[in-house]
Amino acid sequence: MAAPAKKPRNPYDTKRRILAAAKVEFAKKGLGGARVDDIAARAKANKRMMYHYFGNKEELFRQVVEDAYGEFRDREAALELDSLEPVAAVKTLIAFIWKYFLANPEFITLVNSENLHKARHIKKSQRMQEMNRSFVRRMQRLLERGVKAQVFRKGLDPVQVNISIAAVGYYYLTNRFTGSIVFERDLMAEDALAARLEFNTRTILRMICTPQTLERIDA
Amino acid sequence: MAAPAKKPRNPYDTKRRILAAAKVEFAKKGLGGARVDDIAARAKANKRMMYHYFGNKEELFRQVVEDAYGEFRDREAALELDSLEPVAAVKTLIAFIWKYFLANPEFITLVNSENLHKARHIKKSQRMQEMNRSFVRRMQRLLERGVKAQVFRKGLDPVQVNISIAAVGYYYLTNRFTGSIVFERDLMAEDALAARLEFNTRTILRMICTPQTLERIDA
Amino acid sequence: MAAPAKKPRNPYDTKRRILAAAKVEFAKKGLGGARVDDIAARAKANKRMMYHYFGNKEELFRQVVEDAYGEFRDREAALELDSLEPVAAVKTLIAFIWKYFLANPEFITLVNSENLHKARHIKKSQRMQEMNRSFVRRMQRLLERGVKAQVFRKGLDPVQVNISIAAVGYYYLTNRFTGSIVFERDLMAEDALAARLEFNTRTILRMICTPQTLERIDA
Amino acid sequence: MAAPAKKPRNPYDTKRRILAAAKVEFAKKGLGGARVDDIAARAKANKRMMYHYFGNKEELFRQVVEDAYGEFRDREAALELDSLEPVAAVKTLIAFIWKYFLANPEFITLVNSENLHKARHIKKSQRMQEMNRSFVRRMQRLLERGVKAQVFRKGLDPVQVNISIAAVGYYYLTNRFTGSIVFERDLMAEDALAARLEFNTRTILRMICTPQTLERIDA
DNA sequence: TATGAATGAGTGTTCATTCAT
DNA sequence: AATGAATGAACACTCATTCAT
Repeated sequence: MAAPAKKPRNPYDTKRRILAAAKVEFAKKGLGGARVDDIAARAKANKRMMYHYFGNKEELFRQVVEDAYGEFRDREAALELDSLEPVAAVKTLIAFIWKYFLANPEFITLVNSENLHKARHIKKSQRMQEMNRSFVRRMQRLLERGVKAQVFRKGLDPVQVNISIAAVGYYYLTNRFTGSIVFERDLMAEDALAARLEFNTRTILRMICTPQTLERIDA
Repeated sequence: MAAPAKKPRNPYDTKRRILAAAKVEFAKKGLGGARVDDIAARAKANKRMMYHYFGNKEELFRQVVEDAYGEFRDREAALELDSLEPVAAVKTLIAFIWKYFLANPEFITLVNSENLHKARHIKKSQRMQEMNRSFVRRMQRLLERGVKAQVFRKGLDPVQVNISIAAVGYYYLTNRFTGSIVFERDLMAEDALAARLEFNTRTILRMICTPQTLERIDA
Repeated sequence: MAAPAKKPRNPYDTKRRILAAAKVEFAKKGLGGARVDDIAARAKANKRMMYHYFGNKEELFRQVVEDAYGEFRDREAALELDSLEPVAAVKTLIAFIWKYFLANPEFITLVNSENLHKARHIKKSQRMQEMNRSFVRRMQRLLERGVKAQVFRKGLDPVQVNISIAAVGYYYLTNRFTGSIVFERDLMAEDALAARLEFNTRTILRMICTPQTLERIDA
Repeated sequence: MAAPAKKPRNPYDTKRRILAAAKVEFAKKGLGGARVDDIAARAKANKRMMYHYFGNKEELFRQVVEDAYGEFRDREAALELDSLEPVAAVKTLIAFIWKYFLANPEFITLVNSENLHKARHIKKSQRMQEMNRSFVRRMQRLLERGVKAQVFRKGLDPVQVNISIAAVGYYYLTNRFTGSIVFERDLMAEDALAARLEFNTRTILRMICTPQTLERIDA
């Protein structure tokens, strides 16, 4: 009997595959609903490997959530908003977040799951802290630049603005299933999505721009 | 043999207790995470009674979700927004939703859970349909009244407005745990909550009111 | 299709069967080596029932150990040593313990297991305390009677005597497997067992009786 | 690529470390309870090395048990009882065994474990046979010398004497945990240990010495 | 000699659900 | 209406052992 083709050993890849599979499963079923067996199967890895690399299910979940935040923040940092003029920068950010949520629905579900568990997995993560600090500072700088350029209102709290930008997109998407029933409308249709981005952009700009700026840009 | 002293039988009350217990457990742990045993224990009822009244866990979940929506819509209807002038009505609605979410955090978690399951439990519910239709129509009437009174902009989609009003509160609250970590700030502190309601009210009013109205009401 | 014959429900019996099966398995394999599945199979019960009645494996083990001690103490109490004259009482006790160990080898293995675990299962058991106190008191009364009758030496510590009576039998039997190899002799052969009881009886009597008594009874 | 700094290779030491670690783990948890991983970790060796040197867990256990017996017998041989007068020799032996058990509690636990498994690991060991034969012969010579010197009784079975000497110490120590509970006394307190050795010495001497000898040595 | 990766068969435990009374 | 007993399928996790380098 011929020896069966063996998978080449590649520890780094195995770990990566498990993480990717876990992301999908946790996103689909939540922490409690996801099955370790299913994660292993999807990763084409032995279940035992999960324990080898991550210790247990919750640690794997923590890693997945942390990585999800990490990627989101990295992509956002790559926008280099500092090099755009303030209004354009805000528009870019709104569109980026919206599109990121759309393209990565797991991110939303993972965040929901982590909140169901009162954020206990990431609570003590230093990596989270570092990532988020630079992210908050970016928004702060942006608002300050806008005020200096007399396009943004004074006294805006960058945290509130940040939350609102995410909120108007996040809520729409995370609740797309109940929303489609409540409003008897396919919220995920292409034109519906475009209309929502348009609406959200206006909502945020009207909140943060001075009346003069709004007039000029016709928002 | 003498019969042992039994608890008084009260079928309606047992059912109600099971529903209340299920709401708490589903909200805390999600559909998959909640335990039938825990629900029965919390309801001080026998597990078998759950099956008697609801058939199975998922049906119980459906009932809980439907009831949660029902109560929300009922309370909202009770606001009688039609009898308020448009700007006041919107402010009232924003505050009501915010306070309802705050006072009934289970509602948010239940909706999240139902969306994790792609709304399959309420998909075919007629009761849901009826509740929501009148709710959407209310917003429509409100916007029309505002336009006619020249305080609201023309052409606003009531669905988008509705979603945004919920979004800016819902997102803040559902993500309060990760949010408190990301922003290194206690998002649930009393002044933080007041500031958020203030911010949300401004955000929505600036979106829907005409510039003149905004000037007048100093928003 | 005819309905299969169902086992009659008998909760008390189920519990008893599980306990009996657990005793056998724990005795054969120890706490760590025994398998919950095997216990359930031997009890012809569902594995779930073990958890229903005992909570977990360790609690089941505790119960088994406690019951084993309980039965041993009960049987010993039934000897009614108080109604025998001292020397006869001691002989009876030595023979009883020896025969009990021989007939109930699980008892020895269970005690060994519990000691491997530093007696943590029975440490807080009140039942254990009660059982053992009356047992120690019995030996005390016996020695006192012997001293008064001038057949036993003065100043003997009942605890030491007790331990030694058990020791000379217990060690021989618990180490019968290695012993048979070490001494290249079948320690469990019928005449070997008789010889050992004889030897043990002499050992204890020579320890506790006065020289005069020993002369009289030719020990 | 430069080879990373490696630990110095020392095959003999690795093997020794594994054996020492295994002794500790097997003694603490028994054969079934001990973990190959834990043994490797304690030995600061790779798990694979265990398989390299010992083949499998049971073989390692066998080696550990054999070594434990070997060391015990070696130390006992080193007492050179032949050069002491009989009564002193017996006293020396009793004290030695007691102190050895006290100083090497793993020995007791290992022997218990091996007996739980019906001595199957050492059954066919030639080394065991050789060790034990000379040990039994030593006791035989001792008793014979005592009889010739008219200090020991005639007709004593050296095997029974041997077993009893071990028994009165072994039982006390192996059951020290349950014993401390049963007798509500700290059996391991320093004075308790001294009292037990004293009691055991008397027990054995009274068994094997002639009445005249006993009178002379006041036992 | 030495090591980390990989695995299949278990291991105690839990679950939603049904049965018998 | 109400309850405790009973179950099979799954669950997260562990184990001794082997593979590839």
